[in-house]
Amino acid sequence: MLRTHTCGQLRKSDAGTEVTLCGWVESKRDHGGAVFIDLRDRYGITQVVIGPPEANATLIDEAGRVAAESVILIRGKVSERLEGKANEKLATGEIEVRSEHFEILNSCETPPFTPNQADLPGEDLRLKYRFLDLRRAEMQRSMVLRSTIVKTMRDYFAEYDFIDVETPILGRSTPEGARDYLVPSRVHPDSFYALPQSPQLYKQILMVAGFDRYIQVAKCFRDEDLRADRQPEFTQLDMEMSFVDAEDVMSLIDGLVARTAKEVLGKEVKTPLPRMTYDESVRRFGSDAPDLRFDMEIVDVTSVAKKTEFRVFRGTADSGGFVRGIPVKNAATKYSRRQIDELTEYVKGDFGAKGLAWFRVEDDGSLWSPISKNFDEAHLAEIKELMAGEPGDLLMFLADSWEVTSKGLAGLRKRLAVDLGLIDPEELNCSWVTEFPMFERDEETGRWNAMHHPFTAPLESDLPSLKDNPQDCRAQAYDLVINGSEAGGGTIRIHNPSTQSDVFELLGIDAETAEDRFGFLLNALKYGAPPHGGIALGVDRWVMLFAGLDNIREVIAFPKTQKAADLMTQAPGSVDKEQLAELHLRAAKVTN
RNA sequence: GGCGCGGUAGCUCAAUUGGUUAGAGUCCCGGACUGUCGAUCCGGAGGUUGCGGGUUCGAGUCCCGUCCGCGUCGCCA
Repeated sequence: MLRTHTCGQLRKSDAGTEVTLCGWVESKRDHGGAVFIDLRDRYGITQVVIGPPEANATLIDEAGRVAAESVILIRGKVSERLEGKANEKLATGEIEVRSEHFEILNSCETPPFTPNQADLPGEDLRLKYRFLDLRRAEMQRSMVLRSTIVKTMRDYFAEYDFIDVETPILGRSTPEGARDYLVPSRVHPDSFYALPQSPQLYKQILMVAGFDRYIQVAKCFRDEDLRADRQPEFTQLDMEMSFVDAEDVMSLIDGLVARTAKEVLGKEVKTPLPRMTYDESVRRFGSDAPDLRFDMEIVDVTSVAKKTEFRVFRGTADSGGFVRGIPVKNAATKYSRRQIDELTEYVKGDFGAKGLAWFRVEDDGSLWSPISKNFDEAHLAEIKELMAGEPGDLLMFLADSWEVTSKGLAGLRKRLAVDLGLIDPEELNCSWVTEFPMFERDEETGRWNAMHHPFTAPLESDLPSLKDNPQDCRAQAYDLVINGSEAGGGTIRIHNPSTQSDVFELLGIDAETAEDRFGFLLNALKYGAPPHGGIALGVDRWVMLFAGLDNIREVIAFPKTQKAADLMTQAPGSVDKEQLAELHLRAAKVTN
């Protein structure tokens, strides 16, 4: 070992000890006759003094010329700082190392930015020089937190006899669901592997194989557009168990959530976590991942809208649509007409709403709005009653389909909560959304799609509706929601081949296609498949949420940009013609 | 694919309605300095305003196209 201690380790009690430290030059204060260097490693910062009597003039001169972010080694004696010179900002601030030996292990070119600079550089620069960016204290914290969370997960599942099994990265493409990343095969012309979107099918087969408790920290890949909380490759804590029902899986994860909150945040999370059905969630919050850190619940006023003379409301209600709204407490004076116009543009642009209706609850309790002349007093009173409106409130409404009102109000609700500061950044709100629909209809083709995946088991009680009323058929599915973000999702799987066939049939996957794509799973189900189910937890999301961050790239060492590029390695990149030829490929477009 | 925001010195930003030589802080380079911890002081260097085209007497500023980054909707079984 080149060093005897780390830069975060030394305290007053170490005074007098001879030490050797290694690290990066965080900053340097050159006084000519003496030089102060803040030496940094991932454990902390220690002040090094290069000055007389320990150091001679040559050494002081050399230290004065060392470039920022150079890697150096120093040897010297730990000494208590002079009276009144302690630095309270540093854990090591009561001591310094008076260096008698100073050595540059590797000098650093002038970096485009330094890890500790006051203004954070643009993200593209941070990504290009990720090795510098990762030196920043925030990034180091994120990475350590990530490691701690993964360790907590592994330890937790190990306690419950789960075993870790690795499943292939090179698998089969399944055209359902997200787009696959494909890998061409050299030895099989015109054939492709696909990178896994999840280890779903493998883990089910592991259940058939008798490994009744499986986990894996699994890299997954989806070739879809990115978001602040979505990367094309991401990590899941994938888990599967045999002989369980949905409640068993949820309560096991309840324990993990509580354990993790306790371990990494020192917070108590009460279990069992609250459960809410999908229907209830969409009705009250417009979303299947409701943010329960604040109220502003959606209220359905369609019944009143039907009676009014206001054409937009009445017309929508009469034609099977919905008029739903959210009460925004004490916001009447906080939003100008212009700001409301902006919100209107938001719901129109992002959710396809036709407009945004709003009322102000006046001091006398009456409702006022540019459209209020279209309403009878009695109807206004009814609306206010339903919305529990009080003076100073702003009531906002969308009149549209169930989907548009849900998504629009959910978006509005979240945006307003952020605007109005209704969210406590310290809160960690965890809950379950259950009983998702089995199927949703594809707007374009009119066909049924699996909402989760086609191996999801229906609720026993809904089995009769599977064939004739698929829209009413609910799944044994559960999503873990943390602070309004989907942090995991799982289901109980179908373990009997005939139910599986029924589901495929409904999805328009004929027996031949099913055999071609999933034959191996269907085959396995015939050979003694136990009842089983599991969940996949989004590790990146967990770290992001536990760290209180709102961007997933901040918890991934080497993330990709919105166009799925790696600015550091320049991936994806072009390849030689020869490489393509070996893979039996030809580029469709020649790049200039 | 749609909508929106952004790109000016190595970095973070500024530049009035289109108007003189595009500024500041920081970093960097040179010098001074033994108690700093955002060290201080003196001096200096540093620019094809992302790229291409257009309008104009004149473009960082206006228009068109394009590239890159970010947010969001679609998409993400």
